[in-house]
Amino acid sequence: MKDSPVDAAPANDLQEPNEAATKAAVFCAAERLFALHGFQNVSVRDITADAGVNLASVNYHFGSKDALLFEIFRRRTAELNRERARMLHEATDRHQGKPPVRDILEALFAPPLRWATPENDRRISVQFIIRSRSEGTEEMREALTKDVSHLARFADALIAACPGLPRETAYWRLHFCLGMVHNNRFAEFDRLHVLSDGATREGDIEALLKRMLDFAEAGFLA
Amino acid sequence: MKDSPVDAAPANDLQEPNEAATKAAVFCAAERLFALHGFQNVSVRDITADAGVNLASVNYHFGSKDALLFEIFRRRTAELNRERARMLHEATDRHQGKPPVRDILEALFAPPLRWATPENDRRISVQFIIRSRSEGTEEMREALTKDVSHLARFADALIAACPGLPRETAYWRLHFCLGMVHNNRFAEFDRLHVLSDGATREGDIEALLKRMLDFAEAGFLA
DNA sequence: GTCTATAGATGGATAGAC
DNA sequence: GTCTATCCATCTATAGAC
Repeated sequence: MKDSPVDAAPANDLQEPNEAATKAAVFCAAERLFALHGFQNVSVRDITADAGVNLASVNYHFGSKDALLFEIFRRRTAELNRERARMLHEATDRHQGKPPVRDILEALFAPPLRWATPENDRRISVQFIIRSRSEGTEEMREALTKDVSHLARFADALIAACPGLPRETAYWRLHFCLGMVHNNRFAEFDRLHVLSDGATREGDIEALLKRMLDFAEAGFLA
Repeated sequence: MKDSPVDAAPANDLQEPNEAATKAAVFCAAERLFALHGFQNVSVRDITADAGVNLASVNYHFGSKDALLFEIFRRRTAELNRERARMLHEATDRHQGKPPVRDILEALFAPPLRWATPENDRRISVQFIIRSRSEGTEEMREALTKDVSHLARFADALIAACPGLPRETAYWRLHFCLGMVHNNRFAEFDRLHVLSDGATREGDIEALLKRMLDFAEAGFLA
């Protein structure tokens, strides 16, 4: 967009050797812009301009635009999965190896919701992850489809917590719960806000978590 | 858009006058390719090649790529909303103006699910609509956010069906139900299939509808 | 390591023949 | 109305100066 071809730079006598800072700036700018505007709608130029670094930085530090986005994706999903696994582990310990449905669902819901707290830096990461589910590259979608080991632990826990429930039904209900989580996008919140004429405030994350747990727990025990 | 009345009718001896067929072919090819591969990943060249028409057809018949996709979006969402409204109306008639939660939710869930029946032509339309929620143009998203009149009727019906429930809670639970619907994408079905080791078959739509209703009804009445 | 300049590829749109 | 050929904008990636 902006081009200042003529007088580029005065004598660049003191260079900024801060490689890590440049890489981090690119990483954060890319995550934010992609989360806000979509993967295909953000160019490498947009990212480097926003980060205040030169155009070649993306390729130098990450190899390519796709590789950059895949690295963001891998890091964020790994963090999310780790936090969910930790909470599930704690719930298992609290209940002698057999946590109830509500505690399992809390381990599934709470991490992405707590990240979404208004003042939280990771708020944007949640939107990035949700977006990559539908807009990601083939590589991302393949990783999502194949790496279900993390979800399998939740499925196993839910099946154990619902002895009378057919396995198949438990899987479907887990699928429904994930749908509830993935629908927490900015655009959907906005739409709900319009529909309810302002009665729904997504800023109160703990209240939203309780609402989701009430709904999903009842659905699971139906 | 259409104006060719004036300089009418040179001898149309050799030409293919099948305007409607060309336009329909473009429409269907675009809908299918976008539903399968995403909006930004499909070029006008892909669409016209798939439809077997020439490259200029899209601009001639629809004005632009964006206008074409917006027209698909408008037609399909209108059809879906009409079908949902009809079912809600029928449920209201059946129950003297006060349909129960399950019947309201069935009017919300059944149309997109029945479209998704394997042999149904509209199967692809559902995927298109779901995708346009997150990948659509600014114009589409604005239309989605602002046109909530169709959803308002569902919200009103649900509020009436749950006298003790705070309005705010009803709106949130409707939001959760919509999340369940929007999660019915091919990629998510595939993931669930892997997770459950083949135990979940999304082909049986009526069974899936019953599962969704069981879950959502219990959640709504919690 | 950082930056500029540019190569190389692609895609949306359109002019003009028929 | 249909089609080909082409224009022009934009993007990713990279070569090479410093």
